[in-house]
Parts: sequence; C-alpha cells; structure tokens
Amino acid sequence: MGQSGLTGFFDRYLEAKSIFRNKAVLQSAHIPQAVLHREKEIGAIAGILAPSLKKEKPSNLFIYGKAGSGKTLSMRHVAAELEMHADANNIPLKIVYLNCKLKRIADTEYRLIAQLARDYGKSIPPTGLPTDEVYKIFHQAIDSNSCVNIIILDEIDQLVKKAGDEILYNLTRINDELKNAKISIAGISNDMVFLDALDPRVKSSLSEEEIIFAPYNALQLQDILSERAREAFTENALEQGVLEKCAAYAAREHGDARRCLELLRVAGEIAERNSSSSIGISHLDAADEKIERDRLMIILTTQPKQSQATLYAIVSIGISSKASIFTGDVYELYKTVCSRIGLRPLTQRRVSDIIAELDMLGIVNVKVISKGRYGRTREIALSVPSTTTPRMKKILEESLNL
DNA sequence: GTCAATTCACATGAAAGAGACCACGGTCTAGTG
DNA sequence: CTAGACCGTGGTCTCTTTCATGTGAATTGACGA
Repeated sequence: MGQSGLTGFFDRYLEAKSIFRNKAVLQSAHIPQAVLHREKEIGAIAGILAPSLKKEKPSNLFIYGKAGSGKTLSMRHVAAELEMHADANNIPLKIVYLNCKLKRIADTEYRLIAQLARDYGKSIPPTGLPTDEVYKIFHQAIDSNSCVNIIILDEIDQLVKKAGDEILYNLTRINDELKNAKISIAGISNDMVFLDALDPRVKSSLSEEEIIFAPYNALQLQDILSERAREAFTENALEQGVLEKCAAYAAREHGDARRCLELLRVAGEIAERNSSSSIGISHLDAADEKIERDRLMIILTTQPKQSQATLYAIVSIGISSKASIFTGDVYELYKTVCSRIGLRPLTQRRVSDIIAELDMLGIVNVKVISKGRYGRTREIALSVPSTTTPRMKKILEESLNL
C-alpha cells in the first residue's frame, strides 16, 4: 500500500539525524548575541545615541553601506542595549524601528506616519483620513509625555524614491513643534548617492552624523559564518573548505553576509534532502543555483500580467535572434501578444517604464543608446544565462495562458 | 574634408484621470419597548 | 427610540494615459580649401 510506504518514509525521515541543530540561526531575522567585526561602527552609533540616556536629543544619524554589511543588525543591537539601559534606570526612552521597504506598511507618507502613530498606541485606519490629521494624532501621541524618541528608518532611500523627501523634512521639523518630547531620526540606506539627491535642508539636518559601513571581506565573512555555523549545525556537518568557499562566493558579490548565510542554509537543506550526513562543496554549488532559480521564479510569477507580457516579448525576441533588442520591437511584439491573450495593450510610455522596472529587478540589462540618425532607444539584454531563457519562456507562457 | 544643423525614435518628466479602498457624518428604515 | 443599513463626500493609493520636453550621434548639406 502506498500509505504504509509513506509511513516508512516519514519514519525514516524522523530517524535520520538532522545536520541542523538550530536552523533559525541562519535566517536573516536572527539577531546574534555578538555582532562580529562591527565593533567600531557599533561604538560610533552608541556614542551618538548615548545622550538620549541623559534625556537629551541625540543627533540625527545616517548610516549607509552595501546590502548585507551589518547596518541593520548593528543598529538594532545598539537599540536593544540602549532600551535595556533606559529601562533599568527608568529613563523615558522609546525606540521605534520601521522598515520603509515593506509594501503597504511604511512606503508612503501617510502609511509611515500612521504606522508610527500605531507604534504609540493610536489606531489609525489604513486609509480615509487626511494626512495632516494623521500628523496631528502622531504629534499628540508623541508629545503626551516628555520622552526621547529615536525613530529608525530602515531602507529610507526606498521611501524617498517613492514618496519624496517632504516626509523627512516634516519629520525633522516636528521637533520644533514638540513641547515635551524630542525626536531623533536614524536613517539606514543601501544607496550611497541617495543623500546627494535630497533637499539640502533635509540633507543637513538628517545627516548630522554619518556612519559608513564597509562591506565585509572574505576573512570576516568566514568568521561570521563559522560562528553561526557552530550553532546552526551539528558537529562535523561541514566538510573541509565549505565555509571558505561560501565566504568567497559572497565576498565576490560585494560582501553580502545575508546572502552568505542563506547560501549555507540552502546548502544544508539540499544536503539533508539528499540524506547526506555532511555538507560538501557540491551542495554549495547546487544551493547557489537554486537560490538564483527560485528568485527568478518568484519574480516571474508574481509580476503583473502586463509585465509578464512585456518580458515574454523580450524573451521571445532574445531567443529568436542574436541581435540587440530595442524598445520599438518589444512594443510591437507586446501588442500582438496582448491581442492574442485578450489583454488591453498599454501605451508605449508605460511599457517603457515596465522595461525599466524589469531592469531594476535584474531580469534584463538595459542601456540607453543613441543610434544617431535612427533615434534613441534602450538596448535590452537578458541578464539570465541563455540556458535558462527557454524555461523562462515556458513559465511565462503558462502564466499568460498562451 | 569640415562643421553646424537636422532628424529620428524613443527617453524622461509632470500632471492628471480612473478606479479601488476607506472613514465619517447624515438620513432612512425596521425592530423594540 | 434606537441600532443598523445606506448614501454622499472627501481622503489615499496605485496604475495608467496624455501632453510636453529632452537627447545624442548618424546623416545631411552648405561651405571653403
């Protein structure tokens, strides 16, 4: 019977010794006890925020550095310690952490302020109220006691890109209107040039203090990895050279520790699924490929239909001809695709933007070129290996019911 | 041959509209005492 | 009399269209050597 076979499988699954001891340690949400190789930065942050313990307003702080360089981790680490000290000594201090990238939570002015107000115990409807009303509520909530408030805005560049820098201006200016409380803002950004694009008034007040996080190098990544791996895996689960290779992989991609940990975790999962007792280099390679494939798959299937149709047009042209792909050709094919699947075609203006969005997602590579007398256009190239394009096409065909 | 003007095929920006979602206050309606 | 249903108004948010302006080098054509 199939059923008993399955029972056998589950039995064996339960019996097999897992190579994981605690998988959560490798998840990006995990906050480790000690933050390695960031002593200097943590010291700097602590120094800047420390005045809050004396009920003084700390300087606004701006942190930037590449993805996975420990910015958020360090900031949260300091915040947690600070809160602990404040608690222990009865100092009125409140720290709010907000990730501005989270869709539908804090990616517009209204939502950001509403979310902040909610953190102060007010209930704000998701929409329907005028924005200045929400400001007023937030203002009252914060000013009701004389407390120092530190607001950590993670991925602040995303917020500004979507909603403009007026929010930051308003936020930094709230201080002038507060009678009791004080607000400090700590912005975290991946984007190095983000500050330059800001309104100079906002820029000067937001970046009273600046801290730059350099990417981890391979050796530091190795340290971090081995520290986490010791907790995450059982003994002898890692074969020789795996950690080194993993660190080298990530160091190549600008020292992203988050990606590094993910790689190790997925490699572990693959090893376990193959009922292997340890993680080898081959698992690492498989993991690298799987992560890339999964990422692509998620992006493809979660895109709106219009983007899928556009991408389908690009992929089709890319497969059928070796020559460069231009916006005009894509749009023509896109229109026929639309009529075939009964989709109302968008204007070229919009499709142009969609192509730019696909570029942002890293599926295609776009370069604006001028062909002289023959106009200006985007030169589009698929940024996935040509071996995966047929599969991409198939996935898109299914998703679009072609 | 040289050089400035022209021209193409879009890119890029700004503004505004459509439609979905929501809160709030006023009005209407049916049920209850 | 009152709770709940049902508008109308005014707000946000996202996606899109419309209109306007910008752009960079191949091409063209006038000009001079």
